[in-house]
Amino acid sequence: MTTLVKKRESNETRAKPAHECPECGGHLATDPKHGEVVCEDCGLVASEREIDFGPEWRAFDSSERQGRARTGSPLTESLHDYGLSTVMGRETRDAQGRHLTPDKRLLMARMRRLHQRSTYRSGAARNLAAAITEIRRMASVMDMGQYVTEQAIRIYRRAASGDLIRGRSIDGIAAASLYASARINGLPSDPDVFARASHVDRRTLLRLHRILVHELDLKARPATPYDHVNRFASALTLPHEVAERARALLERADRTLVTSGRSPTGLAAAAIYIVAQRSPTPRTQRQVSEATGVTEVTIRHRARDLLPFVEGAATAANAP
DNA sequence: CATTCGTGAAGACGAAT
DNA sequence: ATTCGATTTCACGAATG
Repeated sequence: MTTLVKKRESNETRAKPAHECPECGGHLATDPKHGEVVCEDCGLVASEREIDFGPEWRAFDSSERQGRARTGSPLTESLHDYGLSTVMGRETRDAQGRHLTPDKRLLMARMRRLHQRSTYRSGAARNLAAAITEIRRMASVMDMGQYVTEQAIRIYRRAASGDLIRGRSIDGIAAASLYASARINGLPSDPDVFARASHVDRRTLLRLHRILVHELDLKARPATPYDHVNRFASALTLPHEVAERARALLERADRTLVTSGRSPTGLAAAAIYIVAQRSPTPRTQRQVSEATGVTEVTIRHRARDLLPFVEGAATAANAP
């Protein structure tokens, strides 16, 4: 064990990947925890196969350490073979550090090519690899967490084994999987944002998502207004108290039927608007509309529905 | 003057046929 | 594939302060 650690420490001069982002020329930073090299400026993931030498588990004595020590990347959903495949390097020296003769180098190149092909054994695996790449790309663009990404990949795997891909685009199902994962995990997910980050339009994205939900029995929790309140409140630079009161208002209204069938964003925006009006930090409908993407008209409609549930409002004040 | 409120036409969506 | 019902959005003008 110690030899490995020592080796790594003494390897300060090991060939680091280029320090400039191929996309924007920005600075590349390594994230050893996730085994990625990302550009600090544009977020491009330059390399995903850095090896994390850290132990998989905590070890309390040397025998445990021995039992659990390993090399290679951690197991992950994010690679089509769970990260278990091997890759042949392109070094031009042999294990003893001697230069290879030209014909040996040609031989190695041939072997490497065959080896690579063998890793993508079947067409299905190749497709899966492509889908995972696409999912990771979108997740990276949209700044989504690793957990959500991996669940998206699990969903994609299920879709693939359920034969739901045939005749549909891989990118489309990939986008729908990520969207589904975001929805399941209660992340505010605007279909338009996903459509922009993917290669499919909003319409197909939603259609494919419906198929996934239906066929895979995903517990597709519809986004609740609560999911948006915090986001909206901070977009409008309102204090926490406003968000809390807005949530309380929604909760009171939710016991009745006025919230059913209405768009969650509309309800959240209206609740924020109402509470803000009655707070020291009011916001106009226009401001709320711009910050939330909900139309003023809709804010008005929902606000009218929610009004009876405002704290200290006469319950039956509806007599024109 | 800015903000809020109301309305009718039009589009999008889901469900059902 | 089409139709239907409910909802949201757009564009406008009126009312309100």
